[in-house]
Amino acid sequence: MDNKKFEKISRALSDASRITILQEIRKKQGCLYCAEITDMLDLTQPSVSHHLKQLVDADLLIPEKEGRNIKYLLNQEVLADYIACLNFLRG
Amino acid sequence: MDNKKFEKISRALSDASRITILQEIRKKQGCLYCAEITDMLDLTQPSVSHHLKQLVDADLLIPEKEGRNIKYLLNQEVLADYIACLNFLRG
DNA sequence: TAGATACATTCAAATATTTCAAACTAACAG
DNA sequence: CTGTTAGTTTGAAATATTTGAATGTATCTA
Repeated sequence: MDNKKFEKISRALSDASRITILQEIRKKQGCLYCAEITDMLDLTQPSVSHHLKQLVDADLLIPEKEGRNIKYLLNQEVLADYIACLNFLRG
Repeated sequence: MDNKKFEKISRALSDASRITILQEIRKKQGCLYCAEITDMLDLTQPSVSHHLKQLVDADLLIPEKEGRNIKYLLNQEVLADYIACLNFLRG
């Protein structure tokens, strides 16, 4: 993972709403629907859509279309790579 | 570590200059002087000072005064806590 | 004590982020 | 086809971040 990618992931993780989204997905064994995420956040639907886009653009979430709905899955691999970079910083 | 703290650390990590600072400190076995950091970045001294403040405020760096100079040490403990939070997200 | 050095702070300009209302697209139901 | 539901995109306002010039403060040196 290069620095640009590391920076992008860090930025995606630097917002309270997005942290909540990831934590809730974790609680649900790594998968949540868009509508569920919108319900649990105190934001309008377009704002939630924006935050989800940040997480998807950073590859932290993988979107899966199911008809009109979208299911978001946690990207374990990218998260593991990010953690590996942080561990490297520890020397 | 609560979400506010996690958010602050993520934000501190979401800038190219600050990532470089941490990487260079790692290369030097976890410790660098302010002047060395200013020299290696293509930014003015006040800008570097600003970035160092972000890292210190997030507790990622520990400043140690040595006369007129300041030595910055990597805070291994906080970095480990941050990594633990990320590992928790993996479920 | 006077001048120099190391770093911080303040202020302002440029840029980026967050948020919502409004409008849009895609998929389903009848 | 028409209407509805799920989600995206656009545009604009509010706020935050990044950056550097100017200035301030603390420490060292002569």
